[in-house]
Amino acid sequence: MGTPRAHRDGSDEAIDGAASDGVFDGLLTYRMRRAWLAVQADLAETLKPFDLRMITFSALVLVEANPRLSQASLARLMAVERPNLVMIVDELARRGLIERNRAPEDRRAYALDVTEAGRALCRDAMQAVRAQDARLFRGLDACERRAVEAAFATLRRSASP
Amino acid sequence: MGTPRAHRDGSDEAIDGAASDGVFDGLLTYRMRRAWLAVQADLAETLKPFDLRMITFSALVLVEANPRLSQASLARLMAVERPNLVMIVDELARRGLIERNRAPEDRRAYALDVTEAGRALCRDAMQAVRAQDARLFRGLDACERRAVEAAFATLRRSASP
DNA sequence: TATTGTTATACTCTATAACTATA
DNA sequence: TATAGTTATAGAGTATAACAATA
Repeated sequence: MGTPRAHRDGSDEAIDGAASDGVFDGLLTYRMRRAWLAVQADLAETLKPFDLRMITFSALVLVEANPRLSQASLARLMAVERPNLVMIVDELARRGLIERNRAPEDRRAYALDVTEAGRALCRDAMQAVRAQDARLFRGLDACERRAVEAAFATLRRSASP
Repeated sequence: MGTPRAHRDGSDEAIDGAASDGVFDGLLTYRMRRAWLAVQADLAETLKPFDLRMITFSALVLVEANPRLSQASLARLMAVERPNLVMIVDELARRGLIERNRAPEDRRAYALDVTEAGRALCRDAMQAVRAQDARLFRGLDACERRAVEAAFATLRRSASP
């Protein structure tokens, strides 16, 4: 629990995962990091049966929600660079989950659309993610949940100003 | 705000950062991700003046707190693989912040120790990180802070079981 | 046989420069 | 000239296999 100082010569039997936090005690940043790593791993596990990663899931959901979206728009929505989106869209298109249609009014751009298979997978995966989200945060009562939501919103705004 | 459905052909002037959350509304996982990305960027910025990354800062703090630590023990504490720690320790040693001393009782292992320069940098960087942490979470009152701490602890336990 | 530190390697994620074809 | 999609590339971060020295 406490800071594991002055243990003898490099052996670490007395230093387990919990004890290693000692030196970072009081830093909510580090507690948040640990919590996020666990949540992230859990989300990846939830998406694995659908053969989706976080980033392909996000892309699929956004294309489903925004018919005839261009890749550049999708990149802006996902806050990723356009080149990194190419392989993501490639993968979803190759699996028949979305289609790269040409935009008639701008022959440079694609108009991305979800297929029926994509819509079905999107629905099922989203349902699993929502269930997992509810499971993760079910330990919080209404007051705690409000506090956490407020904290997330505040952090997003107050960090990196 | 709401889900930006059925906008016309791929243009996204109406879809800014806030609107893009619409489809993920209700998912605390996604709100947490956004918040963590902001906090992470902020921490990196805080450490930049000290020429430290999150991972080198963590290593330095843990070596300072655990004299004569072996690299294998440090790797276990940081939950990174041993090979990935070599270059991290290389960097800290090259900068004269820690020393690779030989462990007399096990000639395979190093006994890592922080130097005076390392201790000073560790102190200054930790002070900056604590100040930044306080700034980030200053919006929370005592009750909210307790709720957030409890939530982080719960998430870390309940995720990936 | 197991462990420490190390090298080599690979895979993911992300970021930038530059090309093409359109606008 | 500016933008959309693409290619190539480079940098982090992280993971495994295998080796020499030592236990």
